[in-house]
Amino acid sequence: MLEAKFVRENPERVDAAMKARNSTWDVQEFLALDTKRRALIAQVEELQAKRNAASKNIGALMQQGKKDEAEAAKAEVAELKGSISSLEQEMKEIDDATTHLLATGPNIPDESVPVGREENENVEIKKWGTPRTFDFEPLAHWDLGPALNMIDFDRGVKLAGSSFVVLGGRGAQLERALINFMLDTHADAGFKEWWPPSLANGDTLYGTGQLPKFEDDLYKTADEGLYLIPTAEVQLTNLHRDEVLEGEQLPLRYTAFTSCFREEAGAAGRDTRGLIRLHQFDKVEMVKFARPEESFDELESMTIQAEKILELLELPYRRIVLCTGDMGFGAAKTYDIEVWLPSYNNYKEISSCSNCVDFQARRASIKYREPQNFKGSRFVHTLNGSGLAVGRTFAAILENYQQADGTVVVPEVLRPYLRGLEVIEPE
RNA sequence: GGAGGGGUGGCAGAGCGGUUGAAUGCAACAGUCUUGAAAACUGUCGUGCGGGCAGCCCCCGCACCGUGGGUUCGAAUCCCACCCCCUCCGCCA
Repeated sequence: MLEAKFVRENPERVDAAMKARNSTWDVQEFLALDTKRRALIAQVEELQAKRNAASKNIGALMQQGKKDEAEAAKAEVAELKGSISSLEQEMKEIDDATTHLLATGPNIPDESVPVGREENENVEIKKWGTPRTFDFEPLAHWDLGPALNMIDFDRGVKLAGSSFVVLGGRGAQLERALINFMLDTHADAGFKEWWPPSLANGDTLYGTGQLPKFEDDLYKTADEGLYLIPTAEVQLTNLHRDEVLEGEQLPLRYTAFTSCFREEAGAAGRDTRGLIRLHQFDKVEMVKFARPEESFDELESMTIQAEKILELLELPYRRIVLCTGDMGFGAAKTYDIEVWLPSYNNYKEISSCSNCVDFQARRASIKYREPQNFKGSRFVHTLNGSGLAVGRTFAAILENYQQADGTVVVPEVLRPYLRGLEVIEPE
């Protein structure tokens, strides 16, 4: 979230940023609350100071044995109590409202982000590879998968419901191969691998910004009120919640494979076919903690790291930078990587790499110290990126590597992970 | 799930109703000493918010001793609930 002081001192800039993001977040509402809040704080604290002084005095009188004077002073302080507690209550309400307002405000876009209202104003940065031309009618993965007995949509529905799938045989193996290939590749690049819980508590979801605003997108357990994680970013970032890191450790580079769970409220009707949008999907995630001066360089290298997976798999992709109106809640800058998907006859998002600057660090209180450079501690910058969405990679491989006879060639780099398998045939 | 013990500053660990934001030790930082280092000595050494201020490494105030409530003129200290950790028992992949 944004710092109250920053909003107070830069209202025009914040207002412009909110408009560029299509956010209805109201700077004026904040300023009004903030003014009221600070006035109340001043009042309450003045009374508290009085009370504290009087109480100390009572203590002194008691020790001197002046009981009568002490009793008189007690009566005086008792009067203060009433006005303090009613003011305190009012202050708490205003304070909660202010905090909630701040917590529901999105991040401010970095200056390098193109201004735009929607998706089609995102800007293509680079393109890699050439989409294949087929000399036969290529199938979509939602037809290929079942034909090869790799994906079972019907049984996914039976076991859990719509937008759940079951992978079987080569399908299950390919999924596992992709996960291991991605993790190994990131580990080789210096990312530390983690294995986090699939459930997380409210503080954790708050830390990365899913709460309080996006609770509807999350699955929640009825008894404990725990949430199924929508991405490993949540866990990897919160590993260091309420911690102060040592500057020399930075940047920290983490990776993890997890299943991700999204209720996707409001997403019904989009990408309904195949593996593209599911309630549960696998993803290998990258998260970094960086010094502010280095974070945008780290965003570049993280994006390249994600692209490396596609290059090794020889899947054509392009990179776009999201415009202000299309960015996620916590991001200051986001690159999307889109893979070529023949069934869409277009590029489709397969990774999203963001620099959240200090937006999450402030919520989650993740700081670092570096005595040789500054006194005290500062918020780190947090970054996250998919490396990659496994299901969409799965789909891209089936579609891009299919052959006229309905079989699928296994990309070279995956063969060791599939015990040498070169071609996937119907089982 | 049951019984018992415990949660205090970066770490360890006192305090158990009053002037304690908190003893002491370690670590860290600055300085003295030293050719340099170590040792020794001296000093500094929590966070957040509000106010003063053009601004601050400055000053004042408020809050914070797991979390939330309560008792009291006054709570780290007493009471209640919850969370977490440890030990033992039970259960279990």
